[in-house]
Amino acid sequence: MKNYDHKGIEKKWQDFWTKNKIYTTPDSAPKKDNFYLLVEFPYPSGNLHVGHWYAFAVPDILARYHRMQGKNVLYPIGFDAFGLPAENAAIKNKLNPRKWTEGNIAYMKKQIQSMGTSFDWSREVVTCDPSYYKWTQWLFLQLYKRGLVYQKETAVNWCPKDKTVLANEQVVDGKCERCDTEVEQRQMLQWNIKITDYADRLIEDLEPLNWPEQIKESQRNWIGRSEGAEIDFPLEMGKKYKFVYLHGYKSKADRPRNHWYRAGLEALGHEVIIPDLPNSNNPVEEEQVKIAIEATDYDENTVLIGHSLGAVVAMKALQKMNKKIARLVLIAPTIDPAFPGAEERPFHKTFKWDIDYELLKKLAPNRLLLSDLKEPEVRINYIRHLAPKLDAQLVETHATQEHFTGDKEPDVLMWLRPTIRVFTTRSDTLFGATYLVLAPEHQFIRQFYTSQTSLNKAEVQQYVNTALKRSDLERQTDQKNKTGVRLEGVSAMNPATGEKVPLYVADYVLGHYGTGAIMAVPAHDERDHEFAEKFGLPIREVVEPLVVATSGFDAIHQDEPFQERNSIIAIVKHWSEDKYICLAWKPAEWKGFVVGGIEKGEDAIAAGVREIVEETGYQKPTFIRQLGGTIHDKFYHTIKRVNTFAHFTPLLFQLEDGTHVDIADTEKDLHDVHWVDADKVANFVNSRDIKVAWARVSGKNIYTGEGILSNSGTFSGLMTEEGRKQMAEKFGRTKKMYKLRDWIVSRQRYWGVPIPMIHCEKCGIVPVPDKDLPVELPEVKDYLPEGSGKSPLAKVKKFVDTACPKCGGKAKRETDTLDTFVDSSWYFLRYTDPKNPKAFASKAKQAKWMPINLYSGGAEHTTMHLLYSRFWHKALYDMGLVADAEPYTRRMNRSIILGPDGQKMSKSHGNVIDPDEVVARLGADTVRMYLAFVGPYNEVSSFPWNPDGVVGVRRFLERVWRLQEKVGTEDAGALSSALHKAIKKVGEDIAAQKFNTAISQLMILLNDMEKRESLSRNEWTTFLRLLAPFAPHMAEELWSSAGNKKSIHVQKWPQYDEKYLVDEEVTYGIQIDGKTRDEVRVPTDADKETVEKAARDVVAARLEGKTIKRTIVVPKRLVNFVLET
RNA sequence: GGGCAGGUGGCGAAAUUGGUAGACGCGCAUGGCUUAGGACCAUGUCCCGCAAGGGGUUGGGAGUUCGAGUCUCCCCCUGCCCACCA
Repeated sequence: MKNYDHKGIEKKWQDFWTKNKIYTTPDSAPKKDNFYLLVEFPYPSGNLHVGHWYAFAVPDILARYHRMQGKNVLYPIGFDAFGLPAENAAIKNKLNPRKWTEGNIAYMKKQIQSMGTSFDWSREVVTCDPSYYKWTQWLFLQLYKRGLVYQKETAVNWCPKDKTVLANEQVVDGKCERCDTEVEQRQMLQWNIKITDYADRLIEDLEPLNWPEQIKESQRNWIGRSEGAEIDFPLEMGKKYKFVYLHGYKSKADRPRNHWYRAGLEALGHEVIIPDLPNSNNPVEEEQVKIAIEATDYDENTVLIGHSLGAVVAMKALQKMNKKIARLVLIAPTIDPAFPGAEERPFHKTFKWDIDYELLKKLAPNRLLLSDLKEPEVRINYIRHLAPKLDAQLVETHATQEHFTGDKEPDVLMWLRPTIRVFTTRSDTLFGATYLVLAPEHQFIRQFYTSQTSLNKAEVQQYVNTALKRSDLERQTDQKNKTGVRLEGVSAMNPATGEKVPLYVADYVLGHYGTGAIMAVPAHDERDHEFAEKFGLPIREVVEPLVVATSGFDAIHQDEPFQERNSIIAIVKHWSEDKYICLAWKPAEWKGFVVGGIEKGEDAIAAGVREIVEETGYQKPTFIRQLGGTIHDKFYHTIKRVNTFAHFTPLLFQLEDGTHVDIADTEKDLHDVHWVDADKVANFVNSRDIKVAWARVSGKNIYTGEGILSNSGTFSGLMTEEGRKQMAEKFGRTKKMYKLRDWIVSRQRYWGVPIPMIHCEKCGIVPVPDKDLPVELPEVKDYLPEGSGKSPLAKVKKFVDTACPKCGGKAKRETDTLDTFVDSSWYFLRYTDPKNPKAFASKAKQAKWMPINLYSGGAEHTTMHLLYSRFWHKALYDMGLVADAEPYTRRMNRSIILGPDGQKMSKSHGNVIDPDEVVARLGADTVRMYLAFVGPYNEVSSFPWNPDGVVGVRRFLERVWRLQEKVGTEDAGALSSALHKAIKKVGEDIAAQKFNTAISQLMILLNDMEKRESLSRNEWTTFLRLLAPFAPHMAEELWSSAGNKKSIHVQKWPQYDEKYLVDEEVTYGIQIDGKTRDEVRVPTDADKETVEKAARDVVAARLEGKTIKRTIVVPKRLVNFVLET
C-alpha cells in the first residue's frame, strides 16, 4: 500500500471529473427531481480566503449527498464582478478594471476548482459580461416602465478636495478615506427604485416562508413598519393671509358664525373678505363665480374658503382665474350630482361640476377638506371620494351643528390656519404635547420661515446650516447632548387642548423619517424629556402607569373578576442616612415598600402615616411630597385570594427620628422590615408598581409604557391603547410609516452597469430602446472622477453625445452606473438559462429550477441583498416575468470562521489562515472536512480555526487510508449493525445540515471498523460512499482501487435496514430518587416488569430497609425508584 | 437605547427535544514502538480515594416535576446587527 499522497490524488481526480463532465447539470434528468442549491457568488477580489472555502465547500457536501439520493442537483457559481475595489485598483495602479477583474476571476476559478467542489462551471455567470448586463439593463427598464424608477434630489457624501462622491464605506469617521478631508452632504439628482411600494408585501410574504425566524425578524426590523397617526397642528405666525370666505346655498355673508370666523382670524392679524353671493336662493354659477373673483385681488397670500355650495363656487372661480393662491379650504362641499346617491337639488341646472382637479392641485399647493360626521352618509362618502382626487388633507370631525352651521364652529376656525403635520405612534399622549420640533430639513423652515421676517431668522438659519453639515455619525455620537433653536414669532396650536405651543428646530428629529416633524411629549418620551429639561419647557403627565402581572407568583387569574381598591405606596427615608424602608412579604415573594388601602374618610397622607406606623413601628413619619400621579396595578392578591385592581398614590416620607414601637405579631408574621441603601433599592424590590414609584424618587425615569389616560379631557380614564385609536380618529388619521427608504441605485462610478437612459433636450428622459441594449461600458483613459460629481463616463464624449431615440435630436446619455446590488438581485435566474441571447431566462428553463430550494449565504446579507432581491423578484412577478412571488424557499445563514486567536481574520491582526498553504500541506479533503466538523454550520456563531484540529481530521483520513489493508475480496455477509446505524445517521444529519455530527458518526464507525479483523468488500465500498460527500478525492481513489470503473459520485447513497439498527441488549440507567446510581443491561425486548426486577436486583443493597413509593420505567432509558421519605 | 442570538470540561462541541450530561475531535498524562518526531498504537483525562465506593456538575438564584442543560420567573454576562425611526 502506498502512503496517502493527497497532491497526486486530488489533481488526478479533479482532471478526471472535468474531463468526464460529471457535474454538468441537465435541465432535467429521467426519474430525477430537480434540486436548486444556491450559494452567494463571490466578488473577484483576487484571492480566496478561508471564508470562501467555508461558503462553497461545505454546501458542496449537501449537493453531493442530494445527487447520491437521486436528485438532479443544480449547484452553480459565478462572479459578482462589478464594484468599487476594481475601480480603486485601477486608479491606484493605472490598470484597466476589466483586465484586473478578469485576471482575478481566472485565478480564483483555479482556486475554487482546487476545493473539489461539484460546481457546474458550464453555467458560470459573470455580471460584468455584456451578455449578462444587457439583461440587467433590460430588467431595470422594465421596472422603469412599470413606474418603479424615478429621479430625485438626494443627499450624497461629497469630498470637497477630491471633488468626488464617496460611498458610505469610503467615509471613515466623517472623513474622506483617501485624503482625510471632512465629508459634506451634497444634494444630487439620483435614480431611485420604489422599494417602499412593496414594504407591506415584503413583510407579509415572509410569513409562510420556511426561513429561520431570526432572519425574518431582521427583515421586518429593517423595513421597520410602525403604525401610528398623522396629526396636524395649526400655526399661528407673523405671516398675514387674506382669507376669502364663500358662503353656501340660501345663506349670506351676514351670519353670526361668519362674524365669528372673521373675529378669530383678524385677531391674528389676517385680512378677511366675505362677499355676499348673488341670488343665494336661486344661485347661478356664472353670477356667483363672477362676484367671487371680483371680491379682491387673489395672490399667493390668499386662502380661499368655500362652505357647501360655496365650495363649488370656490373651485370654479379658482379654475377660471388660473392664479396661484396659498391654500384652498372646502367645508362640507356640495355633492356632485353625478355621485351615486346624490339627491336632486334646485341648483343642479345652473351649476356644472366640470372641475379640473389637476389644475386646482397646481394652483393651490395646500388643500383641505372638512367633513362633518353628523351629516348623512352620502355626503361623508362623497367627501372621502373627493379627497384623493384633490389630493387634499381630509379632516373628519363633529361639527357643533350639522353641516357646520352653528354660530361657532371651532373646528373650522382651527383648520383655516396653516399647519404642521406630525407623525406619532403615541397619539394617546396628544394632551401632553407641549411643543413641536421640526427637523432641520423640514420644508416649512425652507419655504415659509426663512422667507418671512421673524425674530431670530439668522440664528435659525445658522443652526440649520451647521446641522445639515453634521454627518449622521456625528449626530449619533452626540445623542445625549440635544441642541435646537426656537422659532420665534410663530407658534402652533395643540388641536386637543387648543393651547399655543412653541416650535423648535432640532437635529434630534430626522428629516427623512415620518413627516420630519414631531409633537414632543416630554412626560412620556425620553428624548423629548431631555430636550424639555434643557430648554425649560413644560412637562405634563397624561398617562398614569398601569402594570399587569401576567406571570409570576401574583399572575392574574384569567376570567375572574377584579376587586378595585385605592391604596398608597409609602416610600420612607431614613432620618439621617440615604436608605429606605423595604418590606419583604413572608407568605409570598413580594418585596416592596409600605403599602396599604385608604380607609373611608381618610386622605392618602393620613393612610400613609397610619400604614407606616402599623407596618414598621416607626412613629414619626413626615410627609415630603407626592411622587406624581396614580400608579395602577392589576395582580392576584395571594393572601386575599382575589384578582386586584389597585390604584396607588405614591408618597414620599422621611422619619423625624428613630422612635420605634414594636409592631403587632400579626404584622410581624406578614413581613420583615429592611433598611436598604438607596443604590440597592432598585435591585431589592421585585414588584412592578413599586419599581415605577421608586423611579420617580430620582425623577430621571420617564414612563413610556401603557396605562390610563389622565389630564386628557373627555379621554381621561381610557386605556392608552383605546385612547390612541380615538384620538388618532378625532384629531388626525391613522398612518403606517416605514424605516425602509427607497433604493438609490445611482453610482457616480465607472465600473458598473451603465444606466440605460437618455436625456433629450426636447423629450426629457427617454429609456434606451431594447434593440440598442446593452449600452456598453466604453473604454476610458483614466478612472478618476470627472470633478463635478459625475462618473468618469461623463468625460467620454463619444459615449455621452447621442441621438434621441424618440425625436432623433441632440441628446446625452446618463453617465451614472447601477448599484451592484442590482446585478445580484437576479443572478440566480440567469443560472437557469445562462447563455440565452433572447431573454434573461426562458420561462421554460426557469420553471425547471425556480424557486430555489436552498440559499446558503453570509449573515451580512440578511437585510440588504436578501431584501433587494426579494423586492426585485416581486416586481418581476407582478409583470409576469417570473412565476413566483418569492425566489428562495429556504434561506440559511452560515457561521463565521475566526483566526486561531478567536479574532476576526484580518491582515492587521496577523491571524489570516491561507487556505492554499493548508491545502498544499494537508490536502483539500482535510480542509473541507475540518470546516464541516468544526461546529454547526447554520448558526449565528463563530469558530476559531484550530491548526491542531485540522491535523486531527487529516489523521482520520489517514486511518481511513490504512483501513484498505483489512479489506477482503469477497462481498461476503451482511453489513454490520454499526454500518447500518451510520448510513441512517450520516444521511439524516447531512440532510439537516448537521455536518459536524455526521462526521463524528463516521469517526465512530471508523473506530468500530478498525477493531475488526477484516472487512468485506461490500462493507468497505459502503463506507466509501458515506465518505464521498466529505472527502470526494480520497473516496474516489479508494473506490477506484477497489475495482470500480464509474465515479463514486454518481453512485447511490446506501440503504440501511431498520432491523439492524436495534441492538440485542440495552443499558438502563438506574436512579434512586432521581439520582443515577448504577446501570443494568437487559435484552432489548424485555418487558417493564423484567426491567424493573433486574434493576431492583442491581441496587438491592441500596434499597434495603427502604420503601419504594413509586417506580418509573422509561423504555430503553432508565428506571427510577422513588422512595418513601 | 432597540432587536436577535448565546452562556455546557483546559479547547471546538454532542445530548433522540423532559429521561444515564460531556458523544466525536483537539489538547494533556502515562506506557509501548522508534535513531528521531509536531508520526503511530494502547490506556487514562470533573473532584476525593490504591481500590471498593462516595460526591459534585451545564452563568447565578428560585420554581414546576419521580426526574431539568432542556420548561417558568428573576438576575448576571458575552457576541452580532441596527441605532435620536417619534
